[in-house]
Amino acid sequence: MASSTKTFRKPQADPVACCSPVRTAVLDESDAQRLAQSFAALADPIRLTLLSIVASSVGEVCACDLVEPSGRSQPTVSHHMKILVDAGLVSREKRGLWVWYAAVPERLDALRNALR
Amino acid sequence: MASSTKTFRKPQADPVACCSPVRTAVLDESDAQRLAQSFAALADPIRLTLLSIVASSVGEVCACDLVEPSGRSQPTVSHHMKILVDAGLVSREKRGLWVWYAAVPERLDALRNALR
DNA sequence: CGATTGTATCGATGATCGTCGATACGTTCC
DNA sequence: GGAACGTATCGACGATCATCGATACAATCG
Repeated sequence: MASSTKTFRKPQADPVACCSPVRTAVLDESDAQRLAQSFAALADPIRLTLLSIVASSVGEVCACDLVEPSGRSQPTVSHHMKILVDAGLVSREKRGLWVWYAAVPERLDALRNALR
Repeated sequence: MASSTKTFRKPQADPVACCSPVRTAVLDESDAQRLAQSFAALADPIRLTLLSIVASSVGEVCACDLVEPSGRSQPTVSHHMKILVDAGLVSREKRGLWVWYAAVPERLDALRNALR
């Protein structure tokens, strides 16, 4: 992959890195759209708290263990977790009666890379 | 659960890094608040476009050169730039009749660090 | 001084968001 | 089968947001 000398050229994103880094190229409309949607998932204190609970734990976290520390109702927590899952930041797996969440570190890395 | 308090400990943030990394500790309320506010500044495609224009340029960028490429009205651009400035992502300097913006790379680094 | 010009603020409007109670859905157990 | 339980969806509400036209502000120039 050759790097261009043109400052405003855009190296196309690979699957894991969602968009070209903000500092190296002017985003086109679709990239800006996708990136904004990802950051919007992080733009709420409750979601950041939920994400940090999941991401800082060793393995998975049960949905039932998120309601009390977040201080929100069960529907609200479910709503926010869906946003995190849709953003690809958290994975969801239902086993029996419970739902288990886990962080997706590659996705966080991708967002970090977009801030380069 | 709720046995090890060590995993949930929070290394206090230094001035440049606004908050403790998401993956290593559960955020407290004020940290989550501050972080969410910063990410909210990035949660809009127009702001991301404006930021990328400023950040990918060599020096400063005149406000007058942001209206046309963003496709928004002058008041709207001024509004979004204020949000970026308030978030610390962009610096603002008025010289004569014009306003000049520049990226604040340390602030972008701080946000990247928060996604660790 | 007044005219001009670049930027910020104001006010209004339509859209999106966070929140929760009620309730539907799906699974387990008896 | 039916009861119990964990989770997701629905509907509604108030709050916040993005947008733009009109206008105020500030600096330059003649």
